[in-house]
Amino acid sequence: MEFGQDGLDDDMDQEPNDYNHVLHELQPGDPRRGFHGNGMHYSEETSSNNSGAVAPYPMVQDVPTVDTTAKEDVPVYAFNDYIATEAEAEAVVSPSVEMDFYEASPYQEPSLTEHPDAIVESTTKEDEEVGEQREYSEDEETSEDSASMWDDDEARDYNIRRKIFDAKFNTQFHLEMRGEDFNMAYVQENGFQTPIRFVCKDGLDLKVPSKCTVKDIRKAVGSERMVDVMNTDTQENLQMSMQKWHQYWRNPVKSKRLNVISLEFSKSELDKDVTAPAIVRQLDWTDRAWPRHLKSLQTEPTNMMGRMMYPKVQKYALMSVQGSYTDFHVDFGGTSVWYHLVSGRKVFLLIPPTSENLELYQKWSMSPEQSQYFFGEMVEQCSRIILEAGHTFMIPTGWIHAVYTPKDSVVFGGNFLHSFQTLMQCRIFNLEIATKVTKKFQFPFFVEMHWYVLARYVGVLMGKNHLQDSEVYPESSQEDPKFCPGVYLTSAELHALKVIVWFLYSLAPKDRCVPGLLKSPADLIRDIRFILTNYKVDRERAVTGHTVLLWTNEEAKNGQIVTNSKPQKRIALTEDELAAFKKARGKKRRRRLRCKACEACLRSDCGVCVFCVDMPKFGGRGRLRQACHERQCLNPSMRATSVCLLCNLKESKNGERLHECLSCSEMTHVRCSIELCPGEEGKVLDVVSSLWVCCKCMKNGSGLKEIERFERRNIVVSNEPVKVKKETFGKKCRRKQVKVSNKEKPGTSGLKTDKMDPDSAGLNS
DNA sequence: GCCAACGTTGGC
DNA sequence: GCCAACGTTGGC
Repeated sequence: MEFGQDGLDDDMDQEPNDYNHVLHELQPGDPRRGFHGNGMHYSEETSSNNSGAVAPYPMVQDVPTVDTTAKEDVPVYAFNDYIATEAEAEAVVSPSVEMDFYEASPYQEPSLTEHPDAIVESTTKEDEEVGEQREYSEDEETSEDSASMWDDDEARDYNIRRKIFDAKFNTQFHLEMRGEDFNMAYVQENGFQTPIRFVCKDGLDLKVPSKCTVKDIRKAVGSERMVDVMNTDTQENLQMSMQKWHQYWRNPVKSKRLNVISLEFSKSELDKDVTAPAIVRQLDWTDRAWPRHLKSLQTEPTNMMGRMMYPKVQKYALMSVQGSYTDFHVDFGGTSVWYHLVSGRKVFLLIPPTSENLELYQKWSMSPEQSQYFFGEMVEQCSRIILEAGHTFMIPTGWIHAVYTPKDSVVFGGNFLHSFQTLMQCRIFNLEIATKVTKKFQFPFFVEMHWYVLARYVGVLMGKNHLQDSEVYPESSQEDPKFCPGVYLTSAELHALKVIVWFLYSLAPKDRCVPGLLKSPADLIRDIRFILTNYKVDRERAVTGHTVLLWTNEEAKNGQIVTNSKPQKRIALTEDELAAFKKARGKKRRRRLRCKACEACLRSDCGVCVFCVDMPKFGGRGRLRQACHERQCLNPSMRATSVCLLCNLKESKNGERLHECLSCSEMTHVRCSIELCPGEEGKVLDVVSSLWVCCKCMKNGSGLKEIERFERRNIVVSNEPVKVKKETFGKKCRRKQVKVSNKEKPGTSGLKTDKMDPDSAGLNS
């Protein structure tokens, strides 16, 4: 589904900074002042009527900036102990992010055979035959015109129908499940990365009218309602009124194959008759994170961005005449989709969002020769699934798909973002930027949404409210930043928080779209940092069958949205657990360990370098406690528990070892880092394998400085023994001395001393 | 429990 | 920003 346009003015296509310019000219209190973010969602009413629709609360907030003249950079974000400056964080993600997240996700992708609840059916061959059969017989009988249209495909260099039913697309990627089995507990345990078909809607807690015709839809949304219509042959969009569309639909003679795939009908008469599956309502960020009072301000049913108070993408009606075809695409913003077929038949071709496939897709979608190639044939594997009336289908983030309609169809569905595929969502957003998808076809308020999601997680985890005029979160009275008892995150969600911060800081400040409701973005990021460093994932307890993003305690108690999940398991934190969290806050040290095998490790102490001279065995007092300069390990190993910050794996799929960045100390695979900063190469140090300067740090310039420092510190391998500077050594110690072991050196008293004795440090030798 | 030495701190 | 000092950790 794409996002509809509905009367957007041309301004929508302008660059966001053009709007910033406009915005900054506006005076505070000016009713034209935009709604969220950088103003890129301005629409036509901003300059004319309807000022009442513009929200009466603080609007655009300046993106936090770092005063570069200040002596120290403001720490805005940190992973582990690394405090990134805004400049450093900015260098992280570029629009053409390449990341193999599909393979490298923090949890295992459920496989068809492994999942015990999946109803495994061998439907492929049968479907294919059924599809072919129906296509040629029944459909041909019903409409000669349409049938004759199919035979030629003037806009393409191939015949769509033949391609769609090609026997080679017989792989089966999707799962078959029962509605009650696809619940929150399932997603918490397995994520949602595979398309799922529900032959029966029982257990999904999904509400759709059992019968619904185009006439009914026209009646509900009004004849005047403008709809985006796609011309199947050219894949171009035009607009027509519902009345015209209905006329077209009824007319047995159709000169064009037109398709309505983006009629959003929330707030129309139809709204109350359609409700997304319960699992979607629990996952959907629009329901779980977008400020509810903003959403409730929405009164108009249109798709106009300027009149949207929330991402209005939750309820679509799709009406497709037979022969309609939507070419391969990825749903905007990497949204997941639920899709219920009321009548007719649909054929989906599905391609998983692997790195290779997305890369190919990007190339194909930007190619002027796009229409010459059938994308399904360009990838290694493409699967087909046929949906019949009554089926419900769920497509996860990023799946590339094409849809063919062998029989007039009416479908209800909706798009949603969620916390279990965040990296892929951001990746698709970046792909849209890279392929220059216009704003009107992007997920509305995509960036703003991510701020709200962060705020919500801080709300439920720490009981702090970062939004103005917003609801008070459960247990918000706590002054001390600690975690609300009983809230457990899955590793996927914790990873999501990390990804969101990376994503937001990867955007240019003007594109960060900080919602006006957010009191202090910097404080919010600080709290997220606190969560990232202190929160301990408890796999078992995190599977509660319940979303953690509950709005109120009441909601949790009543289980209002928990209609088909396992009973709630919320256990209060004990004092010990809180203490454990606090302990876990301690710094992470000892990341590298001596290999004991390299040339340096095998050497014996030189006896003359500063460190040797300080060693008790050479007559020193043992204050420096460093390894001999000549024995600095060349191949230090990581701790067994270290994982890549970006893909969460210890070893990458091609067996690559972890590397630690000299500058930011982040532990990543070289490949993962390169994928995040295309065009930038890190620098692996010759001297110490597993040490390098990551792409991010090379990009922001901190890397070269670190390499110089490192080289200065480690003139190790040179033949010159490191000389001790008599004039400085021993004078700089101002730290409180602690007791020195009596047996450290024969002849010394072992008394505490505040000064180094140059003689005893062996400097006379 | 001891030893080696890593990683951080805080004074300059 | 440097670097001596030292708390602390991992291996034995």
